[in-house]
Amino acid sequence: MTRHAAPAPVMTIDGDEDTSKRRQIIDGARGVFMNLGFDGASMGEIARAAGVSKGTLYVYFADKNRLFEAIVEQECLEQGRVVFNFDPARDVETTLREFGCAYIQLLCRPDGGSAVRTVMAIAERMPDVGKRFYDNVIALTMERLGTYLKARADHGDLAMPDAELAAMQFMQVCQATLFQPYIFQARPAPAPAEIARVVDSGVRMFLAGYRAR
Amino acid sequence: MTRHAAPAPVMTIDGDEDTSKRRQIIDGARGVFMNLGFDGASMGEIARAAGVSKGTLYVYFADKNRLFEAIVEQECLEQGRVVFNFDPARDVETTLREFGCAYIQLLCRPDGGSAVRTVMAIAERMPDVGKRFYDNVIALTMERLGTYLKARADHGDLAMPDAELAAMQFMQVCQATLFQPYIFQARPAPAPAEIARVVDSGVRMFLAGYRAR
Amino acid sequence: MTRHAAPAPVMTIDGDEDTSKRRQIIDGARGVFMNLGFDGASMGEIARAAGVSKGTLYVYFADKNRLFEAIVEQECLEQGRVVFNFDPARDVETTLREFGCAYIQLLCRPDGGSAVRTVMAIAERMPDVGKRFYDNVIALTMERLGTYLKARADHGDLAMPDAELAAMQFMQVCQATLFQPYIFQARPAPAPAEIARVVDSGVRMFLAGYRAR
Amino acid sequence: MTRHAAPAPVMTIDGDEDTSKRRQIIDGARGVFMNLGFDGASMGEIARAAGVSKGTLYVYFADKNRLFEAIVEQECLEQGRVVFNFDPARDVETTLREFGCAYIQLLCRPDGGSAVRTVMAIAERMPDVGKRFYDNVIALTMERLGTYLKARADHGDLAMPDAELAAMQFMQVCQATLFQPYIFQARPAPAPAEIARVVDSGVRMFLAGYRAR
DNA sequence: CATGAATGAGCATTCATTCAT
DNA sequence: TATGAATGAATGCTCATTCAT
Repeated sequence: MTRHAAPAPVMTIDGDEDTSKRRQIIDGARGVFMNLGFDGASMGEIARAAGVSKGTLYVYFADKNRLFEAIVEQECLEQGRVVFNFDPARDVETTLREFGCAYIQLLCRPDGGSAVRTVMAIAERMPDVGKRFYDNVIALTMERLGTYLKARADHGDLAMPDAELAAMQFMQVCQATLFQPYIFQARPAPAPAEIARVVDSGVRMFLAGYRAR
Repeated sequence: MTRHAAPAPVMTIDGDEDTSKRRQIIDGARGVFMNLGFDGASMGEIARAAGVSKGTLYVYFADKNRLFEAIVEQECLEQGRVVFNFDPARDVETTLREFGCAYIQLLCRPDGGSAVRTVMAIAERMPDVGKRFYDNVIALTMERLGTYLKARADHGDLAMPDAELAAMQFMQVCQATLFQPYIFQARPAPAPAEIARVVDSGVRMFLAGYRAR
Repeated sequence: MTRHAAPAPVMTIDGDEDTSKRRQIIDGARGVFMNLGFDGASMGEIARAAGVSKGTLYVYFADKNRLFEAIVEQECLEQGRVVFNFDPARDVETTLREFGCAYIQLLCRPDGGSAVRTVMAIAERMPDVGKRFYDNVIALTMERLGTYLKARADHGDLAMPDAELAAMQFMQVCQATLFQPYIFQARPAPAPAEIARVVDSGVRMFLAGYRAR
Repeated sequence: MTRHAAPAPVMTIDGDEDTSKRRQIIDGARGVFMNLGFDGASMGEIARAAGVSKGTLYVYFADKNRLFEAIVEQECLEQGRVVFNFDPARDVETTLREFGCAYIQLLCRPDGGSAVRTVMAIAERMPDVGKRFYDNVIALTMERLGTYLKARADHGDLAMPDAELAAMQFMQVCQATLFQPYIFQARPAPAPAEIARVVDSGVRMFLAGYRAR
C-alpha cells in the first residue's frame, strides 16, 4: 500500500522495505514538518535533520509534497495503530473513562497536536492529505468507539439512535477545556489530573444522555 | 523604526485611526492570509488585494508578522462582536439550540473555518497570536455562555458545578460530526438541517446531564 | 510590437521605453547568451554581466526563456536594420559584390555568428524563436535581395524564373569556404581579402547563370 | 584516472574494442545528445537510453565531455563513410544532380540536421569538437567532390581555378532555400520534389559558371 | 505619505560525479 | 567490471524588505 519507487534492499529476508534510508528520512522529516509546518520546513533543514544530503531526499521522494504526504501517511498508520481497549465485555463507564483519558493524552502530546495542526493547516491546499488524515485517524477512532457503543446498546446498557454520532459527541466532550487552549498555545499540555476531571465530567454527561433506562 | 500606531489622519475630525489606509490594508490582507495561510500569503499579493503599493504596507506595519498580528487582532474584535442571544430570561432549550446552530454555522463558514485554521497553524511559531485568538474568540464565547448557564442555574433550571466547563462541553458537543470533517476537507460545509440534527442531539445530551432535578 | 510589461519611465519625452534597465539587461544578457548558449548561460552570470541583481531580471522578464526571446527579438531588430545598398539603379555586379562582402562580414563577426549559432542550437526546443529569427533576419535579407534582382530582371540585366531562390543561392554561394569553417571553429574569421576572393568567385558564377543573354 | 581506451574485452576473439559496452553506450547516447543538445542531455537519461547504469558510463568515459567527443567522433566516422558516387567516368550533370539531392537529403534528415546543430552549438565551448566535425564531415565531402571536379576539369568538361572552392560553392548553392528554413524550424524537411527543383537550379548555375567553353 | 524599482538571501530542485560493494 | 545510492554544488526563481523620489 505504501510502497514507493524507493530502491529495494537486496538482502533482507522479510519484506521491511521501509528500513534504512527511506525510513530515516521520514523520521527526520516528521519533526521538521510538525514543528514548522509545510511551508516553514525547508528541504535543507529536513536533510540536516534526517542526516542525509539534499539530493538523497529526491532519490526517495519526488518532491516536497510527496515527502509530506508520506509523513502524513506514516502518521496515519501509527496513529491508526493506537489501540484503545474496546472489549465489548467491559463496563461502559470504565471503558469510556479510560478511552477519554488516553485519547486526550494522545491529542495533547506534542506529536499528536502537531500532526493535527500541521495537517489541518495544509488541508485547504492539499485536500487529499486532509481527508486521508481525517478518515484514517479521526473517523477510524470514531468508528471503533461507535462499534463498542453499539455493542453495549445491544447489550442493554445504552440506548442511542446513532452510535457514531454518539461516539463523536463523546470524543468532543472530552476535549472540552483541554484541547483548544493547548492547540492554540494558550495553555501548556494539561496535567493528567485535569484530564481526569474533564473526562469524568464528560462521561457523566454522556451516560446521563445515553444510559438505557 | 516605522510606527505601529497609524499615522494621525489629517482631515478626519474624530480620532478614528482605523478609518483610512490602515483599515484598507487590514481588510485586503485578511482574505489573502485566511485563504493562503501565513506562509502562502505574499506581501505582493496582499498589496494588490488591498489596493496599495508594497511600500505602503511597511508604512503601517513593521513587517509581515506584525501585519498578520493586526489581522488576527481585527478578527478577534469582529468575532468577539458576534453576539448570541444570551438573554437570561430566555428558556434554556431554545437558547442552546439557537446558539448551537449559530455557533456551528459560524465555524463552518469559509471565513470562520479559515480563521481557526490559519491561526491554529501558526500558533506554534507565534504563540502570542494563538493565545490572543483563543482568549478573545473561543474563551470569550465560552465565558458568555457560561454566564448564561450560571444565571439559569441560579434560576433553578440547571445544576452544574462548573459553568464554564459546561459551556465548553456544549460548544464541543455541538461540533460532533460537523466541524472536523469540514476543517480537514473531508466533507463540504454541513447543511443547516444536518447542523440542526446534531445540535438537537447535543442539547438533549447536555440537558440530560445538567437539568436540575 | 515589442512592448512588454516593463515599468514605464515616467519623465521621458519621446517614447523610448527600452531605455535604462530593460535595455541594460538585454545588452548585458546578449553577450552571455551568445557566448555560452541558452543552457550554458546562468541567470546569475547574466545579472552580473548586466550589472543588476538577479531579482531585477525577473522584474523585467518573466523567466529565462522570455529573456532569451527578448534578446533574439532585439537581435532580429538590429540585424534587420542592417541596410544593404539595393538601389535598383546600381549595376548588378558592384551591388552583388558589395552586398556579398558585407553579408559575409556580418555573418563572420563574433556577434553575427554567435547569434546564428545560438538560435540554431535552441531551435529544436524553441521553434518559435528559431522561426522568428529565420523570418526576420535571413528571409528578410533574401526578400530584399530578391526584390533587387527582380528589378534588374525587369530592367533587362538578369533573367531568372525565381528571384528569391536566386537571392538565396547567391547568399549561400558567398558563404562557400568561409562561413562553415568559421562557425565550426575550424578557422578564425576570414580576412577581408579572402572574403573578397570568394565573393568575387560567387558573383561570377551567379552572373554566368542569371545574366540575360 | 579512468582509461580512455576501452577496456580490453576478455571474451572476444578479434580485437574489436568497440563491440560491447562502449559501443552500446555510444549508440544509446547519440540519440540523447542529438535530440537534446549537450546541456540538455543528462547522464541519467543517457544511461537509461544506453541500458547501463550511470556508474558504467564513467568506466568507459572520463566525463560527459569525453563521452560527447566520442559521439561526435563516431558521427564523423559514420557520416564520413557515406559514399557519394564520384566515379570520375560519370558525366558531370548527372553526378552533380545525384550528389546534390543525396547531400541535401542527408542534411535535412532529422539525424543529419541534429548533428550539425548539436556540434555547431557547442563549437564555441569545445572548439576541438567543432573543428573535428568540420574537417571529417564537411571538408571531407568538399575534398571528395573537389577531386571529382578536378578530374572532370582534367578531362576537359569543366574549367575552374580552384576545385575545392567550386565544390563548396556547389554544396552551398544546393542548400539555397532548403537547409536554413529546416534547421531554424521555420519549415519542415523539404519534400524530394522540392529538393530536386532547387538542386536542378543549382546545377544549372554551377555549370553555367564552370563548364569549359 | 505613498510609491514601486531594486535587492539579495533563501528556496526547491537537478545533475555530474564518486565510491563502496 | 558493473552497479546505483549518495552527494553537494549549482540553477532558476520568489519574496520580504528597503529606499530614493
